[in-house]
Amino acid sequence: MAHELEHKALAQYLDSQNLKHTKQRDVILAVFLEAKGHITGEDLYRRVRAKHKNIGQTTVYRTMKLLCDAGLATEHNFNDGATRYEIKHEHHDHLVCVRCGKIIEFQCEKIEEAQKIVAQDYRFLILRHRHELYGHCENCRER
Amino acid sequence: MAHELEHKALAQYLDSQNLKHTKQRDVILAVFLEAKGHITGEDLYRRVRAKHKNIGQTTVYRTMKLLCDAGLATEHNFNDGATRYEIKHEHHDHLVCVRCGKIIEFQCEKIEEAQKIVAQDYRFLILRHRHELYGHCENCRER
DNA sequence: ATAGATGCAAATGTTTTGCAGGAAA
DNA sequence: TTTCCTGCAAAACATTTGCATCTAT
Repeated sequence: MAHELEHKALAQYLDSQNLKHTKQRDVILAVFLEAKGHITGEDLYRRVRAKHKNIGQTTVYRTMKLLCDAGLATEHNFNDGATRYEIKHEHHDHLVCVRCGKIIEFQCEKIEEAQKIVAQDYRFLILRHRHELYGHCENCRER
Repeated sequence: MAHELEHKALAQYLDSQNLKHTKQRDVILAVFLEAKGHITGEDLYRRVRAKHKNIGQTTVYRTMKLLCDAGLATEHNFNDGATRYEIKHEHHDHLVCVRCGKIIEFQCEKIEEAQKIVAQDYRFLILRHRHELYGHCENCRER
């Protein structure tokens, strides 16, 4: 099975919370992992549906929430009216192309540092942040 | 009249676009300016309603869109399911307290610089950005 | 006179909830 | 056999749209 590690992680989480191991959860996790990233709830549902006609939208949303809790997924919102899910991995922010929709991840230590200083100045405790740069990607900027 | 400058700016914009000067638009602008900042569409509607029972929600939303186009307001979204409007002024980002809801504005030149460098690295043209730090404000962090 | 604005009600679109039936432990 | 899940339909919710009417120019 592909993505064995992730399926194992899910199983462990389910056990630890006394939740049940169902085939829907497996299927949704598999489809989510195949999609590779930044997929909307709707889109994910469509893909799940394509292979498993009897899985409901509700279950997709509930399962994605579960995967977030389990630390396998994270939620994002890029102002297009849909929640997107990505596979959880090291911290990063996003460049979002408003023409083609491409989403590029970036990391910038200078920004992280500067944020900490800002927070200190305001005696603010940062729990999370959201940082997105919207514009035209390399391919779209010439148009 | 309070906020004469802004009302004049609105009048100019309306003229320039061949749009009409209505009392609803004046009232909504006045209530928006009084509110001072980060007010949701819903809340704004409630406040407008309190004084002018015959102004519809639709008109409030349409007018806020207009004020954004006119450069008097800007839209923001802090992940609480509502669009907020603030009086347009110099560029800044936000600290959002997830306990009390307080919104603090900040400016950080280092972050702005670093963003430009990131964009260069990806040959990306930034049109706008969104940067929010979520956490506990000075008053709420002790709790 | 006429382009544009208004307000109601209904639609929108994504996500969530109630609930009765089903599956896992 | 009990606790948890599922899927459907309906609700939620902020915002937008259709449309007939009204108003500023």
